[in-house]
Amino acid sequence: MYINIMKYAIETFSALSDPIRLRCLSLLAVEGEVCICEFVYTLEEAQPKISRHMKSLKDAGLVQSRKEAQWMHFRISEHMSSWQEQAVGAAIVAMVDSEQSKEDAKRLKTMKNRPPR
Amino acid sequence: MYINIMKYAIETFSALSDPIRLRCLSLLAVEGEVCICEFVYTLEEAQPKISRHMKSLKDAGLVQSRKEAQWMHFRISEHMSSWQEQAVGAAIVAMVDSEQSKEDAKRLKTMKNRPPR
DNA sequence: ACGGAATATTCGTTTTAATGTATATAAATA
DNA sequence: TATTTATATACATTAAAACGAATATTCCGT
Repeated sequence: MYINIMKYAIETFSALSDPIRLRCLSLLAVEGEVCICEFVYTLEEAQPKISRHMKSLKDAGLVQSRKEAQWMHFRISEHMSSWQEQAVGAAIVAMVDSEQSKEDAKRLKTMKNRPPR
Repeated sequence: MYINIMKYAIETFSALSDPIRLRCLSLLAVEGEVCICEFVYTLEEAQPKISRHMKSLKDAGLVQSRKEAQWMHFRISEHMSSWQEQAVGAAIVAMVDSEQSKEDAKRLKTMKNRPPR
């Protein structure tokens, strides 16, 4: 964290440089907690694709995960450094104005058999 | 700007995902205004490389430039949207803690024949 | 133990970004 | 005008990221 902060910054901003990852983060900001199968349903993207993207968000420290039964639930990390919170906050604010994030939030609501919490 | 805000966000975060560009931004935050030849001297990188990186920062709207005589001077853009300022602010705060940005600021001070303002 | 659902990983391929080298342009100066 | 300095661009190559498809793993329910 304190060793080579620049590489860590690059990892953080790289994680924010992809449409799938921005949509997932934005959905997390609205929903609080979302699992892989809900992302797959909402974004209409292949499951391995979602899994990999969530992994890169997690590796960058932007989200945390919790396994419950067979589901992997994600939420925005509660342990980010202050500049990381600022970066993620910027991404979420940008996304709030986008049509895409409105559509995504709406579509998730139509999902049947959402996993229990 | 308002059409396809997500692509604009991606362009912004991509611009922040590179060591050369982070170092240049960080130097701009300290110095206010820096030209290509000063970046070349400070970072000890090839001139075409610096030029291209500054172009991508400019294309993303994160810096603005001003030509004076043969020199192209850059500064952090004064016309960013609020979330963009937040993102750039996060990058600069992250860089402040890095050894690299301290070294860079120090090295620029040793440059002879810096262009006039 | 077996089958099915949710998730993760591997592998080969494609796409995109970054790079070095060479060259072009532009402005100052001799 | 010729030369020098600063900067930009073009082109071919290399490196990195994202991808689809297949397969492995994990956990639940039967």
